[in-house]
Amino acid sequence: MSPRAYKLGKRQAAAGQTRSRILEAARKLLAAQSTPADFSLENIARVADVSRLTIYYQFKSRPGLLEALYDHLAARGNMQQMAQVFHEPDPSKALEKLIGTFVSFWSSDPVVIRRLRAMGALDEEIGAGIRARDSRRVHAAGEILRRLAISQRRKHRPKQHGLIPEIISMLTSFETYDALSRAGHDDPEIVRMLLTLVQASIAAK
Amino acid sequence: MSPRAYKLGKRQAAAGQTRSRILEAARKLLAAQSTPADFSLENIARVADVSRLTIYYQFKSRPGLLEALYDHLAARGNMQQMAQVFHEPDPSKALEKLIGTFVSFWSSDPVVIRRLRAMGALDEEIGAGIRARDSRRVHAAGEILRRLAISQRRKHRPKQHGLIPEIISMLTSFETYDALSRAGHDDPEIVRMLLTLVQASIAAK
DNA sequence: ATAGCTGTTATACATACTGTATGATTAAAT
DNA sequence: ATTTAATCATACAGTATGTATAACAGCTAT
Repeated sequence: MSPRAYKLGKRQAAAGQTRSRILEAARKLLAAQSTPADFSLENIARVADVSRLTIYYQFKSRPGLLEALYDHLAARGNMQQMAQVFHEPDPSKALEKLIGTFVSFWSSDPVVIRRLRAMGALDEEIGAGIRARDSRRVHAAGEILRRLAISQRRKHRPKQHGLIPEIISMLTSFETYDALSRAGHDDPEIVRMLLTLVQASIAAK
Repeated sequence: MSPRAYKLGKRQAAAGQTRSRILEAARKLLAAQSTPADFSLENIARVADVSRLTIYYQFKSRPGLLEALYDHLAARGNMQQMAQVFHEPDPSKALEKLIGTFVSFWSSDPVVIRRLRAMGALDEEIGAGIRARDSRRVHAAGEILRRLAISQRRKHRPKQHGLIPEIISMLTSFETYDALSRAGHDDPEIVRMLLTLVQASIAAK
């Protein structure tokens, strides 16, 4: 490590720690199945041992904090695995990895993710960011499908698989995972079920 | 109509109208894609042209109002069709009717249903009622599947179809409908897609 | 017709959260 | 040593919730 590694200064490092502390406090409060009122900036500030004003300073607003929290969760839930999904040469395996990556993410903190998404459904400003991320899943599915069609174009004509990416996106959504998980199934089971359903939807067209 | 039809008195009738007015006001406010703060008891009372205290008197609390609102939506969305689903002798057609009934319900007021369910995800007291209703769908699916197995027990052994009812419940959930609907598909298309997926999941086991 | 009950409203209060403003304080950066 | 960035203290205006108390009007029953 060169001395220049500290170029960004202790200030920004300290500020970064403050941000992390706030985000973790928010996550914990949201995870503690409580009444929505407990998830107030005042409570978050208290748990993070920070002034309420600091939250505004760092995140600008309540929606700003929640958007940052969603990113925080993605990092915590190993969403960086998505890069490997795209680099997987075998499209069939890529599909499996896509499912596995999202199941692993959703299961990393289902309570918090559920409530964050619920807030997104209630507040346009929060929901926009979440929906933008969701739409990436449609594109990912479409990309994988495109490769799949190329690798299998023996008898299948390269027909447009119009709605299949959306079905795959739906099947790999948090809501689908949540429904199956709450029904008592563990992650490996869910992955298997989703894979079956995805393959069935591809074959059905 | 016998004179005794009025036995319940003008009072209860008037009170019933008040309740309806409040529920409709709540529905309208929730449908008007606005900020969650606009959905306050004060606003609801104003729109319903009623005192805020009357809402407490009629529904006891905010969660109480929302639970009543969910029932209101079900009635408005023709959920009484469910009776016909159970009385359909042909289990295969019953499955179709199940899907159709729920798609029709979800599409009757998707914005309001989405937001109500989001509040249920945030507040345990509200969520309990919604989850209880959701679980009925699992039972309905299980019942239909049982009959289906009986009517087709030529080569299929009456094996337990363990997780299939939950998959059917998931596929007929609001969240699934909402994902497909937002992707731009209309109700008939969605019904067809769901039917395909349900049949695929039954055949796959 | 009169007395009682019910649904509704008026007023008030304690509590809590949001967002914003203003200024002070501390410590890093130059 | 001076400037600047991050944090905090205090305060304020606006608003929502839930509860209490009391008043009011009109249906209901005797």
